[in-house]
Formats: sequence, structure tokens, C-alpha cells
Amino acid sequence: MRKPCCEKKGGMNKGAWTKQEDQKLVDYIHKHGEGCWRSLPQAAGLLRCGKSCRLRWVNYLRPDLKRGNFGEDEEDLIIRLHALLGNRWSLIAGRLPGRTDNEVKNHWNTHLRRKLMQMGIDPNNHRPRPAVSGLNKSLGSNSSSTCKPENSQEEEEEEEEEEEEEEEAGSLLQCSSKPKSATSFLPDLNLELTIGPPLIEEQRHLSHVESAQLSFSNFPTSVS
DNA sequence: AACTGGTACAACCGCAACTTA
DNA sequence: TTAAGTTGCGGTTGTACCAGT
Repeated sequence: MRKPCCEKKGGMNKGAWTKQEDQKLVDYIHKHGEGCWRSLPQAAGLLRCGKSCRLRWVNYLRPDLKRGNFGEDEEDLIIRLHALLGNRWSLIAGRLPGRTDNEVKNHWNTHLRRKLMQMGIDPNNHRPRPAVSGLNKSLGSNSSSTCKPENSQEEEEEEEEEEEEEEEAGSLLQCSSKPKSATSFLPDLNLELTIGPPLIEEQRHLSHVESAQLSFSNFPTSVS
């Protein structure tokens, strides 16, 4: 068995960071740059594990972070990207300059999820939810097949589609044909995407999302 | 003023992916 | 090739803050 990356030895600080700790971390990274998180704490004189240092830097101390409320355009983009990519927060955050995956994830869980639910949309799959209070009707539920109470066939279909969406997230991002899934549940979610040449594996995700954003930026925001 | 419930967000944890020897 | 080590991600938790009673 390998030992944990952050050995839980005593004397390690946990919980909220102090200003002094922040300062030490910032100073160290300014001098030496990011990376080597495992050895950083000792080198910087911090009683934290490397993981904790990385998280603090990435989510809070990085100078290029945009703090404050999410704009409507940002929220809309998150919703669209989530429909496409699912809970891939780092990818989603990558398309939101100055935002971190943690921030996006928190915002999704506290604001956007609820928002979608209030609209009668299942935040997990971005489809109209099975009628609970008649909300779906007003949303013009076009999903004759999506609102089955039991999760038999539909669930399988969903899984299949989710897989497909992942695959298509990039390639489809460009297809002149609309991605069948997300748009069909969210009529106002325009995912018209274009396709480029086949991508090498390591570029797939990024490229997909990049093209997604390019396309998104042309559309009016719709969820608010 | 004290209590309570809800919300927002920072931070932790476990695991998977990636890298290195 | 593979085992060990490191990094990054996503889910979850803890807690400070705020509004309502």
C-alpha cells in the first residue's frame, strides 16, 4: 500500500487559513512559482499539507481571480456548459475567466440548481422534470418520452445519451446539426455548434469546450 | 436579545488520473 | 510493464453569516 499523499501527522493545521499563512504561501509562490505542492509547505514554513496549500492558492489567493457575484451571462454559460459536460467543474470553470471550479460548483449547488428546479427543469439532466405541480405543462413539455415515472428504459436511454453527449461534447460542438440531447429538453438552449478536424485525445476536452463557448457567445441569454 | 433555520462559501476527503523511476 | 508517488477533480462537510420569529 502506498502512503497517503498528505500524511496525517500531528501538528498540521486544518480549517480556515490565517492571514499569516496566506502571506507565507503567496510570498513563496511569488518567489518560486506554483508546483511541487508536496514539498511546498515545508519550504514555505507552513503547517499545512500540500493539497491544502494548492487549494488555497487556486481557489482564493491567485491574483487573477475574479471575486464577487456571477453575472447573468456567466450563469447562463455555466448552465449551458453543464448541460453539455455535466459536473466537470474544472472544464466549465476553464471557460469562465477568473472563476475556479470550486466557485462554479458552489454557485451551481446553491443558486443554479435551485433556479432550474424552480423552472421545472431537472438540473441533473436538464430535462423537464416529471410533473410535480404542473410546471411541466407550462414549459411545453416536448418530452413525450422523458417523463416516465419509472426509471426503466428512460434511465438507460439517459445514460446512453449522457455518454453520447460526452463524446459529442466536442465533436458535436461543431456539427452543423444540433446536438440532439440538450437542446431538445431545453428549447431555449441553443447549442448550435460547429465541428472542426478530428482532435488528438489530449486536446479533446479543451477544444470541445472552447468551441462551445465560441458558439454560446453568439446566443442571447435565456435563463434568468 | 436569543434562538432557529436557511444560505453561501471555504476547506477537507477520497479517489482517479497522471507521472516517474 | 508496473508500482510508487504526485496532482487534480468532484463530492461533501463545516461554519460563518443573515433573516425571520
